[in-house]
Amino acid sequence: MSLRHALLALLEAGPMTGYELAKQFDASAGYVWHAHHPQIYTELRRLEAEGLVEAEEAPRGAAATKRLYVVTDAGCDALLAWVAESDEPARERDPVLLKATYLEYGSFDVARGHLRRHRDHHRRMAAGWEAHADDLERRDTTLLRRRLAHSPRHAHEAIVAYKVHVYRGLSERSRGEVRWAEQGLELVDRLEADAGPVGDSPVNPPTPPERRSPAS
Amino acid sequence: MSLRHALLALLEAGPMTGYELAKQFDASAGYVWHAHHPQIYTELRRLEAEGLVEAEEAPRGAAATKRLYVVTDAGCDALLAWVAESDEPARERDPVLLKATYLEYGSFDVARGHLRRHRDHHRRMAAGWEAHADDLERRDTTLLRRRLAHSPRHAHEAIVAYKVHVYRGLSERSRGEVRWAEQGLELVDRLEADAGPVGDSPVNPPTPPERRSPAS
DNA sequence: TTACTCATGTAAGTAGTTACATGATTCC
DNA sequence: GGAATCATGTAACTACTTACATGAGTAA
Repeated sequence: MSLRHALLALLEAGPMTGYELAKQFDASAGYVWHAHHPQIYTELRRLEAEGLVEAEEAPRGAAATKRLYVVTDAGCDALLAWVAESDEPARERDPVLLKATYLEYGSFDVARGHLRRHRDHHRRMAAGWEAHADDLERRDTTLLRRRLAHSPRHAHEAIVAYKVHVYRGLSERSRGEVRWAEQGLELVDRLEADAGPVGDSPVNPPTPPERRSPAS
Repeated sequence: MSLRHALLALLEAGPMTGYELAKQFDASAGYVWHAHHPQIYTELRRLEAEGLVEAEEAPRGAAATKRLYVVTDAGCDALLAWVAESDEPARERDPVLLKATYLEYGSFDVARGHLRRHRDHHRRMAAGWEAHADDLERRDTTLLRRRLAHSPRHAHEAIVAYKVHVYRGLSERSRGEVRWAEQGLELVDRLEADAGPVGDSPVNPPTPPERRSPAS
């Protein structure tokens, strides 16, 4: 149930529409939680029903309206309780590593393709997280400025530092992924050199037990 | 839909019951995908209905029976297609980092608690992954031995190496998490030193917009 | 006989995804 | 006038979790 707390924490910075919240989640460099808009709108209605947020119907142009959501006292209590409470660690569930475990079912080129995409993706991510951490350190994001504007000065350092720590951590994580993928690419090269010319065929195609011959 | 492929890949090593598959997923050091047994039994029935696995009713003691699942040709084709296909990268969704972003809602001690638990967890995990990678490298796990026993010798090096690469990667990831948590703990110490004596009160408790005074 | 592991499920609920749908506003 | 963006939803589905339920086998 992290979504509700992600929403409450964003709204604690200031009133927002569901649409704006969704945009925050979509900005890949901007947020550590992702959700699609149908889930956001649904959850906002639920939070409203539970009294953790309130909606102000606001005008939008001439005829249209939008719903500006605002955290309530109860919402703030929920945030306080959430931060105080300790959660047990998540179990491993990573589609990339799962597939990487069985790369022998494909050819060396298939393996290289996966590893290169992983490497390139995390190079981009590392740069994005790093840039966002820099923005936070310069206190140069709308959300952070809104947050600091209503917080006591003595808390500013901590508010900024915790966020910078998270995004530097994400950037470091992504750099780790890049190193891992690069090591993988070297491994594939070594394996292919050992194997000799094998073309683009699977190294060890999966076989059902009936068809199996004892190891050759 | 990684679960079905995780199951197929495990079964490709040799026939197993749902119970044994669930145990593989539960062994924290043993597997990169986690699932609870009801999901596993359900998915196995589905795979059976789709013809990707077949079940052999096997005796268990005097009166009881168990269902041994076996991959079919179609199941192997599905594995082959899965490894060949490239998946777009997952969006960020990490409850630990989400909470770490808002540690200022709690006291310094609350922050320390979260970071210490994270550090300790990942120390244990790193050791576990590392030990498993060592076992794989020595070709000293039941599953791997079963796998090698029905694979052509020229593929053995790759089969082992890809798995070792994954578990070394996991271990390296966890060491990264330990470093991140340690840096976080140093950060909390610095912040608390700067703040002076504040006891165990929240650094910046969340407040609804109505009650806000312009920054003090 | 008691406790533990082996073994397999159902049922209800929550969380997240994908497709479909609509309409106003703003900028070129 | 057309395209992009703002804005909000419903409905159907898939994935995952939690609680409940049962019973045989095995070793102390």
